[in-house]
Amino acid sequence: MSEPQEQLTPAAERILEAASDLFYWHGIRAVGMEAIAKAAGVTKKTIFDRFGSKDTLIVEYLRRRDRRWRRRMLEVLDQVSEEHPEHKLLATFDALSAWVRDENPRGCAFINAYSEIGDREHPAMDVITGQKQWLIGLLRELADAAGARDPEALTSKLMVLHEGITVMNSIQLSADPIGAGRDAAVTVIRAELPDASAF
Amino acid sequence: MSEPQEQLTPAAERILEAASDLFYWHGIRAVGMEAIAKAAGVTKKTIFDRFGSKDTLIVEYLRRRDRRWRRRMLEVLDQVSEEHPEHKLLATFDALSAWVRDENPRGCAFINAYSEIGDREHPAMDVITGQKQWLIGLLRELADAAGARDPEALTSKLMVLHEGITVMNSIQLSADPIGAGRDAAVTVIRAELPDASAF
DNA sequence: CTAAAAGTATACTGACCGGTGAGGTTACTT
DNA sequence: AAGTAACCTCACCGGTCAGTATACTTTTAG
Repeated sequence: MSEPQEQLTPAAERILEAASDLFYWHGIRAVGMEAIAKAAGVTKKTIFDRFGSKDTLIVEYLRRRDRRWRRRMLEVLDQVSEEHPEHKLLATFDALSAWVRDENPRGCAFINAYSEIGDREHPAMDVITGQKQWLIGLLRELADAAGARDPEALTSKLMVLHEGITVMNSIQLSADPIGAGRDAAVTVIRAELPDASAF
Repeated sequence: MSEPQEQLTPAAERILEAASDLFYWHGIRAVGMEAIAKAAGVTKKTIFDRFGSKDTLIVEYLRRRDRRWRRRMLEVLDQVSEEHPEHKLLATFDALSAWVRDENPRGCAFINAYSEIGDREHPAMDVITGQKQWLIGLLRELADAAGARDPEALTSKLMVLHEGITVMNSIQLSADPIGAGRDAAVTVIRAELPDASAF
């Protein structure tokens, strides 16, 4: 039913890798196909033979990034005991810290793409909202499991913190947005749990 | 010394107004000069006669928006007594709520521009960082005045919330990011003040 | 009243954009 | 031996972009 792991040809792999790098660092519209071809050591023809259009290449870029982000997040959460969902809730911020530090210094690729793509009918829109919805769903489940007083409100608050951390980290104007955001998350989670003993 | 209120010609006024609208809603790179001319009921020549280049027009767009944002923020803060800096701290979120609701539904214009402009030498960069620095400075002063235990940390936390609210509001995937963010701010501010009686 | 400033209309330049067409080479299957 | 997928070269297309040129008209302020 679903595409399992679309094996890419060597050239296609290089193309997607180069495009991802350029798109993320310079913006989607700022990067031309010629530049991608050059960076990938490939001709423009090959790009269009493999991906068909710039729009599909954009979609693949976001899809792959989303996959990597989810994997990283789940890896971190797996190291936290199932018996402490409130610790998992906080651990999402540890995953975010690592992600933002290593691979996300220029802000959220999905939010950036969202603001760059004017057209709400663009095929990338589903990937973008999908990425956010996934995290919302994840936080919501953990908030429920942790027995939060108002799981939906807690989810919204933590989402605000997640996105705020990503943005503030990217502009590098605040001392330690990652640490500050995580500290705020601790305070917020603790305030939302009836059992004050957490952490 | 400084340009006080650069009186614009009627056409220039319409140009800047039209450009601001288009830039904000469709993105800077997505909007061409021809489209701006059409929307302003003006010829392209007039645009270049008045503004010289697209880059300067972008800078003016951001400058004007920054001015309006600061004015709105200060108006709200002025209605809060000087004797309660912690209430002013919270009031920045009321100002943000109104701003985000009426004039900022597509995310922060400055962050959007930041992600769209690849070139870190672009003249708009100063306006962008200036806008953020201003809010950081404002929050920092209020945090000091409120006697926060760690004013710098509190500033960072509140900045994270400000930016997170703006982003989450723009993607419209979370129930009430404005309310949730404000609630989180209350919790965070209270936790940072030695005097627990606040609010 | 008059001259400068501000505006109109239209046509243009040169660079770049996403995307295509025609054809050739290599390497692995069948 | 034939077929095929995955590349390559390179010239080319229509379209759009920021910005300019020329020439004429309107607004405005001393």
